[in-house]
Parts: sequence; C-alpha cells; structure tokens
Amino acid sequence: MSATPRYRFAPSPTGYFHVGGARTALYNWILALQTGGTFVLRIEDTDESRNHPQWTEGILDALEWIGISRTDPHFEGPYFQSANAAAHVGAAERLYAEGRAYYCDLTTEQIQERAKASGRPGYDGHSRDRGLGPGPGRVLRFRVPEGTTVVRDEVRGDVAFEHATIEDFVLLRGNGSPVFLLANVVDDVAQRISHVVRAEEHLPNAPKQQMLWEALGERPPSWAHVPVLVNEARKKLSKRRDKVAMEQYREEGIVAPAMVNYLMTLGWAPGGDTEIVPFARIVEEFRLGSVNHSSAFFDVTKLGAFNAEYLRAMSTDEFVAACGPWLAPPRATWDPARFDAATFRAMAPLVQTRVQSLGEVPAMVGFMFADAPELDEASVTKTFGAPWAAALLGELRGTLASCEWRADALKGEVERAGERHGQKLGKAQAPLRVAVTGRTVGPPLFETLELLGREAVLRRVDALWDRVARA
RNA sequence: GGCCCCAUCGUCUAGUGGCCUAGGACACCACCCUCUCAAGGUGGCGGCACGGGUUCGAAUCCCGUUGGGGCUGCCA
Repeated sequence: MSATPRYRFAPSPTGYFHVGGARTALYNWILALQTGGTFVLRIEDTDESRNHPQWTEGILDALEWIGISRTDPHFEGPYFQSANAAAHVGAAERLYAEGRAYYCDLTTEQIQERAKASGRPGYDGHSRDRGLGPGPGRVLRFRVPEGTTVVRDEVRGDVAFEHATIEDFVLLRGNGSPVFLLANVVDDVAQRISHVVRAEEHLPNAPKQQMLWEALGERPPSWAHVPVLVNEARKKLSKRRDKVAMEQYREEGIVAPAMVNYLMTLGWAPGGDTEIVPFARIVEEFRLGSVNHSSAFFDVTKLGAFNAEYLRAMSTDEFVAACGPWLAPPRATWDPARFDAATFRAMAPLVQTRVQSLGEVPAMVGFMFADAPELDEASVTKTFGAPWAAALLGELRGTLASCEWRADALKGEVERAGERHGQKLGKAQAPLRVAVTGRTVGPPLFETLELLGREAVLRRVDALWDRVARA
C-alpha cells in the first residue's frame, strides 16, 4: 500500500508573491487534486527573524485568490522551516558522526585565494582529511562521494551529474546554523514529501539534495524542474526589473481565473484550439510530462487579452459585483456620495466590452459621477479644430433643451444637426461627446445621455460652449 | 571559466518519423459591421537557428555548430 503523493510548495517569505511562484504553486496544487494527494505549504527561510507574519498572510491570501485554499482538505500547512532548526542541525551532526561530512576552518577569502592559485574555481576539499572537529567559525561540509548522480526528472528525463564537478558544499555555517539545501531536505524527509516540483533554477541543486537524501538513508523524491518565466530580454523575472507581484496584478483588476488560466498556458497547453479553458479542464488534462522544456516569456499583453475575455464572459451581475472594489475610495476618485449603483448597473454592459481590467472601469464611468467631466485637452483641440464643431454644439443647446429624452430620439436629433453641417453621425457626435464625457472615446453616447439626464447634459454642453464660442 | 538546461511564427504554444503545403492563441495589418472606442465577423502577414548524419521518408531520432538561459554563496 503506497501512501498518497505529497507535493510541497516552498516560497521564501519575501514580501510579495511572485508570478513564477504562483505557477509552480498551481502545478503542485493540480497534481495534488489529480492524485488525491496533499499540497504542503512550507515557508522557507532558515532565519526565523526574516519570517514576518504579514508576509506569510500575504502568501496565504494570494494562494487563496488563485483557488488554493488553506481550508481545503488537500491543503496542509503552513510549516515554517526555521521552526525545525534543531532537526536540521541534528541531521548534520549525524552525517558528521558517520564521516559523511567534515569541518573546515577556511574563510571565504582563503578559499578564493586557493582557487586563484590553483586555477580551479570553487572549494578544493582542503579540509577533507584534516580531521577537524566542530568549533567557532568552522563550517561543516558534505563529503561528496565519488561517482555520478542521475536525477530522474519528470519533465526533463534523466540528467547526469559527475560528482567530480560538485564541490563539498556547506551544511552548517560557521555559527552552527543550517543552510537551505540541508534544511530543505530534512524537512522534505520529515514531511514525507514524495514529489518536488519547482523551478528549473533549482536543477543544479537537485543532485546535491539527492545525495543528501541518500546519505540520510532515504529514497529520494520524484523530481520535476519546470522552465522559468522570463522577461522580454529573456532573463529570469526579477522584482527589480519586472512586474512580478501577483498582488499588483490583482490590484490592477486582473481577475483570478484569467491569471490562473494564463499562467497555465506558459509551458503547457490544453488540448484543442483554444487556450481559454475552465480550471476543471486544466485539472483534468494537465500532465507534468507534457510541460515544455524551454523558458517562457510572461506576456502582460496576452494576460490582458485573457482578462478581457474573462470579463466579457461574465453576466452583468457578475461583472457589477467584480467591479465593486473599484467603485469606491481609494480606487475611485469621485465623491462616493455621488455614486449611483443603479446608474452603474445600467452602464455596466456598455463598459464590459471596453475594458481589459477592472482597474480601467473608474476612468471610463467617472464622468457620470462628477459635476463636470474632466476635459481631455487633446480631445477638445482635435474635435473643435473642425470649423463646424462649435456651431453644431451651439445648435444642440436648443435642441437638447426640448427634444424627447430617449437614446434613439437623441441620436436622431444629433444626426439631423450633423446633416446641416454636412457631417455624418460618426463625426457629428464628437462635440457632444467631448462636452459630456470629456473625451473623444468612451461608451455609446446616446444611452449615456439618457442615463445622465437632460439637466446634467445641458449644463455640460453650456459649459463647453461658453469656452469654445469665445475662442 | 566550469557544470547543467534549452532551441517551431515577434510572443505563448500544437506537433512524440508519413495525417505538416507546420495548426491555434496573443500582437500586428486590411476589410465588414458601426454614433466614438471597443466587441464581433472575414481575410492577411509571419516560424521548424545552422550543418551533418540515420531513414524509403525528419519539425520530430543522433552528432556537431551557433545562439539563449540557469547555477557556480557560510542567500533561499
């Protein structure tokens, strides 16, 4: 009887949740779901002082957002690596007692000098047979045995590493604290992790960790190293250069299912001719063996396209609900007292096909909830550069004051006014649009006018007329 | 420098020796629709890095070259 698979996801608490991390979290989660296994969350930092509770909450919150819930039966954790320090040291001491590790008193500078002198970079195994015992400033190094380690990787196949190319790496620092490599393995053993699915950048660590598993008398886990996410320069995504925080995309109004779906198309593709697929189908179809081997560019434009599609697929009610957080301070800049939910509800279908992210919504409807629109000067200049524009706007003042106040009737009036100036509706609507909304682009005008009401519209037309008539 | 990984349109990918005259998606362009902008519809542009093999047959297998990336810490 074999135990159910246990997948571990081990982000480091850095204050934000990396999109690349989100993808590997998703891989682990999906695998756990498929196998009835467990998703084990471990917050990895050997130094407890760097484990800030709010960062852990941030990670938990971001995971929840993409559907990985700590209350789900498949979820286990969070565990804290730093809480297990005693076990890490204990394992190291065991390896020392068994002769699989040895102490070394060389400083980093001394190692570099020796490397320079010999022409071979890295640590040369100087203290291997010096029989040093533990002591302040002395590090414990793993005695890499002779031979070869083959890492069986579920996405890459077998990868062989000659031990001769792997230096005797550090297990315990000069101050006695364990390093990540060791802590990671000891925790994996303790938590009975059976599958390690992580980013490719860890592949060079895999043989070292596998040796550690074996030295500890354990059977190594199944490995899978998935390709890294890169920027346009094809460099690994970094916080400094790139927009990598999940929190930021969420704040901008990217919707979770779109983010999840997009992330899953990086390095993998569902069957069929469409990439937009429900999560259930991804869970059904995903296979580690079909994950791509090469790095993938995180394309924000395509993410936006996915998001727009998800937004459009919502019902009006769903869309209105999703917009909620963006319609109030601090995201919305209008006076909350002026916001009218019914008006927004009526506008919603009009804006739904016109935004890529929820973050664009306030700017699109803001003119509805203000005394006067924010005039975009470029729009004013462009529109009223035409000689007939001001005159047409002037005529509309009278028409609008008395005509029937319905979208189709308003449209007819503007159409007729345009004809008098030899302008088709496409051109003729521009002056009115700028007067009312402040810009040349926006939601359909006549529905908007109807919603806004005669009084407000007239006020805005008068205001702009005063200005352009004088010019 | 050493070790390792990778290589299909600009980008993400489908492709596991014949179904490939290489399919889809994003982006881009054109047209249609249209009150602006979108959305939608139709069409278009555009790729197997290169060179050798293996094979009746190669995007697919092998070798090499070139190019890219990762690792190379007493960070994780």
